[in-house]
Amino acid sequence: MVSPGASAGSPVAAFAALADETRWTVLETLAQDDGATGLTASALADRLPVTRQAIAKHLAVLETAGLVESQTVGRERRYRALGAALTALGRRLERIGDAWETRLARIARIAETLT
Amino acid sequence: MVSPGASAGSPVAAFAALADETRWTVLETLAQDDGATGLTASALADRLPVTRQAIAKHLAVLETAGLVESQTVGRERRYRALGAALTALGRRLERIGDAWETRLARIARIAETLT
DNA sequence: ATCAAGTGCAACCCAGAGGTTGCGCATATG
DNA sequence: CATATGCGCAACCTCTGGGTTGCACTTGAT
Repeated sequence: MVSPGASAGSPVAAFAALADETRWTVLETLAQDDGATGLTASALADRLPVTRQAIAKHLAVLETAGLVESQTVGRERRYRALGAALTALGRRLERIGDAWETRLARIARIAETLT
Repeated sequence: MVSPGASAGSPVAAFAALADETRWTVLETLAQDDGATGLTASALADRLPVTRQAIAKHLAVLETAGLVESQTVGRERRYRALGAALTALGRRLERIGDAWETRLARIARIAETLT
């Protein structure tokens, strides 16, 4: 069950995936989809001002990063946003930041006792 | 006090800043610095396999994203990693992911009652 | 059987990012 | 004063990323 993606390994790929405005628009459009069955690349291309092929590339990046899931239904491929992956990545960032802070605080405390 | 950066506005810039391996190395090197006074670009360039100018560019990106702080001391400029910014960004991601999940769960619940 | 819709793959274009070298300027230090 | 250290700016190179167009393939609809 330890699927590779945003929740494992180096998260740099996930950050790269999140570092593009269009990709965020895609993600948010997917997240706000009422169908719960997902949207196809063509459907997304209808709502966004970019080509279907561009959307397809973005979806590929997002899927590689583990931020999106796809399911093939007949001739079409439906994509769904994975909020859990985002949450996991966020928690990870949080922990790293906390670690840095506590380390800094510890050093500051030591420096104070030396004074 | 509402300084722009990772904790305000669009976080895309912060993700772009975190989407590079070298930049992570810089951040981690800064975070593991024992001085608590920060490191200069030259000091970082000594420990990393890239030029000082490259480091300087990375530091500029990180500072713009609000992930790093700089302090000029005489002729040198010391940089410190801001763990709090990382933590804030992480929390933000977490909340977005949670929102997507709850929305999806709600839709699933509605679909179930319709069955 | 024909036609439309949806996809995938490939080539191509162009702007921007990461990196380098080279220079000039400011600031400690002998 | 002379010298070494640290920095900033600018030019340049190369490669990747976002985007497009074009075409061929599958699958559902008529």
